[in-house]
Amino acid sequence: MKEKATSFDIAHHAGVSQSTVSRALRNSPLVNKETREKVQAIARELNYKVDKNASNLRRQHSKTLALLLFEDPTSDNSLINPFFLSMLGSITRASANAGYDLLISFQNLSDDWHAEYEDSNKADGIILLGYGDYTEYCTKLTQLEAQNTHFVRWGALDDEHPGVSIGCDNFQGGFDVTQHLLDLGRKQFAFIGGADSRAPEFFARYQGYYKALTLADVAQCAVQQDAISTEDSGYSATLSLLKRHPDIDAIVCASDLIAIGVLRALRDSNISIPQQIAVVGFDNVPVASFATPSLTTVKQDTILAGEILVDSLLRLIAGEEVEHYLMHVDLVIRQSSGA
Amino acid sequence: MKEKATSFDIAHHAGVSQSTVSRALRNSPLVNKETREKVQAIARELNYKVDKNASNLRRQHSKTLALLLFEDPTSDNSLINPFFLSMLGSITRASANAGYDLLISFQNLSDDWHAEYEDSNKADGIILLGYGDYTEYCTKLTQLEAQNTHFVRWGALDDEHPGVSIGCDNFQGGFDVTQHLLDLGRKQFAFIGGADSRAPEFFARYQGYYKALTLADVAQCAVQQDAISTEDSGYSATLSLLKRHPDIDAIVCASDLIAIGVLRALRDSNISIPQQIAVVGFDNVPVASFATPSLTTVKQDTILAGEILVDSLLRLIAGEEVEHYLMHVDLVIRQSSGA
DNA sequence: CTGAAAGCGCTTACAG
DNA sequence: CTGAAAGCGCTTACAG
Repeated sequence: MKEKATSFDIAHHAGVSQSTVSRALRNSPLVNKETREKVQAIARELNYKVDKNASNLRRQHSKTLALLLFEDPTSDNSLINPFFLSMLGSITRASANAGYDLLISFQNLSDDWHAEYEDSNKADGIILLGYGDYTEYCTKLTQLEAQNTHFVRWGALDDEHPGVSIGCDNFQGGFDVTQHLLDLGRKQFAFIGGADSRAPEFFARYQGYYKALTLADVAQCAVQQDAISTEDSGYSATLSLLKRHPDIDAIVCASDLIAIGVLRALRDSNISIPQQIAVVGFDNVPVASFATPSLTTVKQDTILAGEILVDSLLRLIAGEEVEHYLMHVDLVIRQSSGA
Repeated sequence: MKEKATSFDIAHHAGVSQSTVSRALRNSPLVNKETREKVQAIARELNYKVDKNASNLRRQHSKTLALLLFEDPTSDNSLINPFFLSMLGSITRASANAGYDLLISFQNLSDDWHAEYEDSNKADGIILLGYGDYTEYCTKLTQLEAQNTHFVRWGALDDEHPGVSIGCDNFQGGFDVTQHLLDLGRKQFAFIGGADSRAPEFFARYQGYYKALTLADVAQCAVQQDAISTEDSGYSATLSLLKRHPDIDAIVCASDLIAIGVLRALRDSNISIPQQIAVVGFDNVPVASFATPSLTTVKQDTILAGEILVDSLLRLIAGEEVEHYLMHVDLVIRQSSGA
């Protein structure tokens, strides 16, 4: 294995001091143009790259961001929530554009992640993505904040919780999609998905749903059925729901993954969609448009979300005050709502 | 901001030397059990984490792997090939299990990536994922090898090309899926996707396809239509194909993404699938089962693939000889082939 | 504009 | 089993 060149090697070849090499490579205005060019030429020739570890150690930062992904406890080993996956792309790109590397890691809520990254100087800040029991989550967030770790999270906005959050307008999305169904004449509503503070995003969607029903004066016969964000959970939730309430004509799902399971359960029960029961989801994941029937849902702008996440984190690292950010959502109308 | 504790702080608190702290934290058998436990307790209490930059600098490695993802030049900013995405999960997990961090980055084939990672000690090795013009790719691979960089790539196996490759049996997959169609009585075949050395994986699939047709003695009327791996490209390729060959009854696609476009084009042309034309894909991406009709395709085990990629890279880093690896594929029969 | 020197926080021979 | 010391490869005051 060829020895890696160091700045001393370059200095030697260029006939200057190592300090000058370092300056020249960083384009310091302090160094003479000719010297700088000579040094850079030699560096290129010797295939020299600044050693990140040394540079980071000296400068006390890592120019790296860590993306921590939490998974639903039930998802199998292979599956990542497609919604988060779509954010991954823009986060990666935004980090790169800002000159930061991106470390990615899947975590369990129970892991010791809250201390790992920034404390060991592996990353200058952390992006938190994922659902999970909010109560448990919250404790860790508090610790993170106590350690002065820089972090942003994707999730429900909540003034009480620690740190800064970027999230979409779950309430409005739940409201809009329910109103859409109401406008189409639906009356007997069911919401499938957790609707309590352990899952604040789902809860906000539920509250939007409930608000729309209340304004339309049909809230009294609305029902709710728990489910976590997987296809299987949506499937079995539907079966239970149908048993308890065979008369419903509209199902609002807390996520597309749930909705996909609902669609399958209804089909297996020989219930026509949307004629007998209309179904809507939330997230606009890629399969939503391929489902049969195609799924009416609420779209969150994942590209923008990734960019804002990175931008906010960078500003936090720079020491600025950063506010929560509420992202606008859009209704995507397809066949499953019967529009 | 609270000052971060260093090993000297721990040493001070524990009343031992800093060397001993370092040893104790790394569980060195050299240090007395009591001393070790005392040191570890204090470290925990002070929330001390070994500084990665210092440790890596000293040990001359980074304990991180870099995952470089190349994209099709035409894909828009948001979309990552879902096939690679599904490998991401297992690569991340496998790295973590081996105690390595994972850096991820999207690259253009034209970027200067071949020198960036290992040379700057950011990563101990590189995993290359993605399609792209093989000719251009190959040059970079040669440079990588010349620099003694540790890398593995996902792709076609080819003894001539530099480095070690892990790939699925594209030839067999192309053969199997074509044979499946042949068994169902199809006679007039078309292959949609690039079939030349710039895209060796597609080419191998094509060759498997062609071999099956040759054995069945129907190769003389088989056609091929270029397309890159996107839905849109599959769509327009189908339209051109139909114009040239209205008589075909089976389309073998080089990828699922292409197949999804083909399905849409046939539907828009009022051609029934699979009655008039049977369609098959390759990859078994998540939407394949949601397409209408659901797509018969070839499944590559992405979980295994990710594990083997990481394992091979780690062995390369450890200085072992590593062989290419050909992964087995499975036919997934759904509706689009008319079975 | 340039150089000599200190120091970032570790790990690990070396000596005891 | 433990400590004093060197050194990984940089960046950056400090002095000129």
